Amino acid sequence: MPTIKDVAREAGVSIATVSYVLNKKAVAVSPETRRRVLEAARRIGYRANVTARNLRSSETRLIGYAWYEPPPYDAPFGRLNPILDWFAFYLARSAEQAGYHLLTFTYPPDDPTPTYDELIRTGRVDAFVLTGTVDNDPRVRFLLDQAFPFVSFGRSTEAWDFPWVDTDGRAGVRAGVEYLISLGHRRIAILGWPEDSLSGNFRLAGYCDAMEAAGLPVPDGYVLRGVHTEQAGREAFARWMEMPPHERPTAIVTVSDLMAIGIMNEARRQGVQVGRDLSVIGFDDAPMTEYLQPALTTLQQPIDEIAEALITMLEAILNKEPPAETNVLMPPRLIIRESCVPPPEQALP
Amino acid sequence: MPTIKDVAREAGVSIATVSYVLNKKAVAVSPETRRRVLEAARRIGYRANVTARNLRSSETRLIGYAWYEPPPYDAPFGRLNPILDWFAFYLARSAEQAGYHLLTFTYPPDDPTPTYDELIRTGRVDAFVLTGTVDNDPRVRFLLDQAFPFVSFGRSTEAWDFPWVDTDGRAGVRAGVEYLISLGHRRIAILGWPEDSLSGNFRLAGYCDAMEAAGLPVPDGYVLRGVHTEQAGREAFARWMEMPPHERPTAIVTVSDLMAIGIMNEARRQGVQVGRDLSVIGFDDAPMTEYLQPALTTLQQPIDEIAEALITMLEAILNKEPPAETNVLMPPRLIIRESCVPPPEQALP
DNA sequence: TTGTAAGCGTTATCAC
DNA sequence: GTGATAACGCTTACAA
Repeated sequence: MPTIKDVAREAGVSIATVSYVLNKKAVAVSPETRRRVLEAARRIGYRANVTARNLRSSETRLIGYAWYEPPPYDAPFGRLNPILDWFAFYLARSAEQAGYHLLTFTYPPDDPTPTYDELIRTGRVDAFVLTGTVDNDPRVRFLLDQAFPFVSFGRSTEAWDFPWVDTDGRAGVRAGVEYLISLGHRRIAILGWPEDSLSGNFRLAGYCDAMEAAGLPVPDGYVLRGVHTEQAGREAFARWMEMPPHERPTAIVTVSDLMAIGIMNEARRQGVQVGRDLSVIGFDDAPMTEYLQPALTTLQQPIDEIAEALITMLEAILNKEPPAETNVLMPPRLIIRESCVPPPEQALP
Repeated sequence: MPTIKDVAREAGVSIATVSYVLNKKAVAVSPETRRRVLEAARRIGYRANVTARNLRSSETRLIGYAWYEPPPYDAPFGRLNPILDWFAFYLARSAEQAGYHLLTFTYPPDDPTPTYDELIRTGRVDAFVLTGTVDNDPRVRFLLDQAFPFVSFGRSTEAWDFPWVDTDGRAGVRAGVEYLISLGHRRIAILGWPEDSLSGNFRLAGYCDAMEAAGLPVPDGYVLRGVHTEQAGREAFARWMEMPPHERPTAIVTVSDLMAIGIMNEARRQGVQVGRDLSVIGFDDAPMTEYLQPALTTLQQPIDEIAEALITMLEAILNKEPPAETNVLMPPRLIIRESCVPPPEQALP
């Protein structure tokens, strides 16, 4: 590859002049010299070497982005987070527009900090983007501790002050429940995640908001929790079917498409027809959910906008500008398909 | 961050000595000096700066990996390639073991080469991993042309000599068809991709292999082609239903889960019960397919092994060692679930 | 066995 | 307006 020396030689100037012209800094260069340099650079196809530039400016223009560790094919978020691949795509694209690239890496899920530490100490990246943060997240704690630049898709311990963007699960589920209410439902149940799930609790809160605002009762047994599996959906539905018919929910909200699928499967097994006898709302708009029978109504996370907001935030941080906002919530989009209908005249069979 | 100078000062030696002990090269260093250096390095938490090291050795230890460009939510492989996110994960993990990281980037789908060119000329990466290669792929052509190191997940123009690893779709589909034959089927149809699809043609060939080997007829209309959409599956099934009952296929093989889902959906709409009246095999083992009703029997691509093989190959290339094998085919795994059963006594209703 | 110094390709400071 | 040159942090040839 040609270097700046080659351009200088071609143009008959010094390397300093070449650098001046190419970096269009405030240094005055005569039009004729500028032309000669540009022409020479173009002719030999010169592009500044990124490594050298980075060494000089002590930056890397690389943002570290971690993958979840080995797909535990049946574990929460292992194989079944339908969001993160596209999120990474949008992140990469937004980063490029800001002049950065994504460096992807993996880490042992039980002990992430050494991997982050190594990347920091070897000067591999300028910043990190975190996903899948949990309450009391060790990565957040570590990076805060090291005062190393990062932004996070997702919240963590509320008392910690750090930059994040998150889906407003509370507003999303609230909108979903309101949609069901507008359809005429009054007996609406929800299947959430276990109590230690941050986003699960936000989504659950959205359910409570909507029910309360509409003055609707939330009987015992309407709020169920389960892990992020299809089976948890089946089990929850079975529980609801054990209630007397006139007390059973006519609509069910979930915190994930996977659990919604479990509900739909168990409903079919028990002869309950979703999209006629029962309404179901998912969360995520996973691929394929549109081809379910019935097609699943769900809440789509605005991952494109989230990625963009995160990069904007990170750019400000890296440029040491005061970021406009440091915590932003983005409402999901309600994707209306076929799984929600007005409640049947009578209770579930 | 501490530099090599800091370690040298702490240990009371020169920076060269520090470098010698830390890189455990053949240079002889006295045990005492070695101890002092190691101790100093440990104490101040020194890790060699990657950028400086890279500049010196004119490498980047970065492998470029491109994401598909903007998810055209309804386009072939846009939102619905269930493979690539996990492939990227495995690739990242294998690369790390070889001392590399993945640099992810995006490119405009209609014109990829400028992006690759830029990454090469700026010295951003040492090599590329390609995915989704097609016949006469412009990226393969360009990289071959530039003699820049790369490996590919997927084949391209047969006459081109370049390193690739691919799923053996032909062997996979053949195994799928043989499985159906072992179940007792004789009237087996296939829904493939359009004729310009390389992998589609390989998979189709596997169908022909199996049918021929078993001496089974392939009547007109048994081989259908369509684009990679759910709708193409529906349409194909509708076409087969137009055949006289005793000529209709009792089993259908597809080249993708998405198309298999289309078939299952249209079958249900027409009152044909997959997993009883009709058998269906997908391809990919996409997330969620295990929760379909019936759970889909499908061919899973061994993306973990493919990623590993690609990195091994690339390592050899980058080390200028002769790679063991430069073209390798990996058979998919047949994941047997509920969508395939022995043929019904009589033809489809 | 250890130290000095060149050099990787830039950018930026300082002369001229 | 332009050109030497130092410096970024490292590895390594060569000298001591």
